[in-house]
Amino acid sequence: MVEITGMKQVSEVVWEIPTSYKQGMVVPARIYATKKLLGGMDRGVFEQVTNVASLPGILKYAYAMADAHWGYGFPIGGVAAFDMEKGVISPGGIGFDVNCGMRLIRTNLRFAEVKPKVKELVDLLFRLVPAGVGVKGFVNVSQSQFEEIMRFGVKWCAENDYGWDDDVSHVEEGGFIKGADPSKVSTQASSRGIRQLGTLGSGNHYLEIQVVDPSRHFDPELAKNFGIVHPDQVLVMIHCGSRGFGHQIGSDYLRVFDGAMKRYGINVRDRELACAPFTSKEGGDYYGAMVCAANMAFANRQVIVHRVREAFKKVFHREAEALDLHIIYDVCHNVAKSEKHRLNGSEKELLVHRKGATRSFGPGHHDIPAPYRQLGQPVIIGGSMETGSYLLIGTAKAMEETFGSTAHGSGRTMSRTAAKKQIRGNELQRSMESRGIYVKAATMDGLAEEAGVAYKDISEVVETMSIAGISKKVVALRPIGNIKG
DNA sequence: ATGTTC
Repeated sequence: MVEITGMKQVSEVVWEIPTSYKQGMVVPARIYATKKLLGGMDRGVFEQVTNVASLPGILKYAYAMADAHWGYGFPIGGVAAFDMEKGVISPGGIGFDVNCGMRLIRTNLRFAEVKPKVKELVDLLFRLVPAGVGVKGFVNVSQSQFEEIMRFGVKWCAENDYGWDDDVSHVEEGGFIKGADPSKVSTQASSRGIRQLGTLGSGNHYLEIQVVDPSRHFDPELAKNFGIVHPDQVLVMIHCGSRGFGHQIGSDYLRVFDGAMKRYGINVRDRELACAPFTSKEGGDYYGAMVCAANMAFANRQVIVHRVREAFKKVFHREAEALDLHIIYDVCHNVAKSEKHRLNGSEKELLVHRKGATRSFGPGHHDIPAPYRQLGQPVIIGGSMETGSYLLIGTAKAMEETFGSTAHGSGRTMSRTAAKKQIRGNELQRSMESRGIYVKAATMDGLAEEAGVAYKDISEVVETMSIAGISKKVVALRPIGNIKG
């Protein structure tokens, strides 16, 4: 295990690095991990999380979750909340893929009915949802329509025949974050994004057909609240983000922030921590543009849901409504937004950065869809395409401890290059098929990079959050079909 | 993650 001077164990799965660890730390850092996961974390995570703890206006702690790994400036699996007046906003704390996120859709189908149709379903979805680097979508919108999408995300989609009325309320923030400002988006970003609606992208993005996995976890009493009533029920999970649009916005503003830091006299330990005061012109402009990317990502996943409904309708010869293809929920992984949290006994509006981390709001929060409000917000944890995923719910403890946040997935343990060296894509595809996972991928190298062995054990990550009490298990899901970017 | 090294 990496030796970190002064790090102390706070509880079974919580570790704290004090401000004495390095000069300039404003708050301590906290890491959520079992001993096993902590031992596997690279030194970069500890350096990065303590760098984040040194940023102006950071409150309480800089967090690294159980799935944390080295990222651009901030660790992936990181959470940091900032004071609105004295704090900063940082693209490195959000990620290039703004509002990369997960969406879970239920069906009323059971495994036996879907099994013989998996290939047909996956092949059709592979045609309907363009996957891979640089792919274009099938949605044609004008610049002014694209600006409406930047402002209203899922709401625009639902009003324009790409969704159902109740889709909007089943997405984090009601399907769009307020404060989008399309005038702060470069024409270069717009021209990349306008053709990318309804596309999956590449890397670890996927569209997956899944089935409940009672051998790992199934709590029927909790699950029924989400319309999951059978131990072999089929669901669909989508993992993707804002594509080249968010990436371009991130790149644009990193350049702006380079200069802004000099003007505002901000010194950071690492150039990748580029940031600007949230109240500054540069900080506000980036926020307005970044929210446009977040809303485009919500809309992107929404158009994909529309395609999923089309595909199921075609393959099962029933209307999407009759197949109960409702969105259970949609969560952001990479975003900063204004949220109210209790701090030192009073409620305060804060700027919460989550990068490779999931919101995990506890029971009763007004932002949770009414049918689940008293349970907690659905938390969707995506594993690798071989090992499966989880549905969890947020807790009151997460509200108290982590600004209502938890982990987001399994996290890589092996570099993409190492995975490609070790694994042959076509062999992996055959092996997965023999294990009952029919996978279609844009490229075989891309498939090899996403092999299950390149990722941490998802169950260990989920167990950490469960022991910590920052989210609670509802159901485990295993893949039966996968479309890979 | 990314018109995968503007």
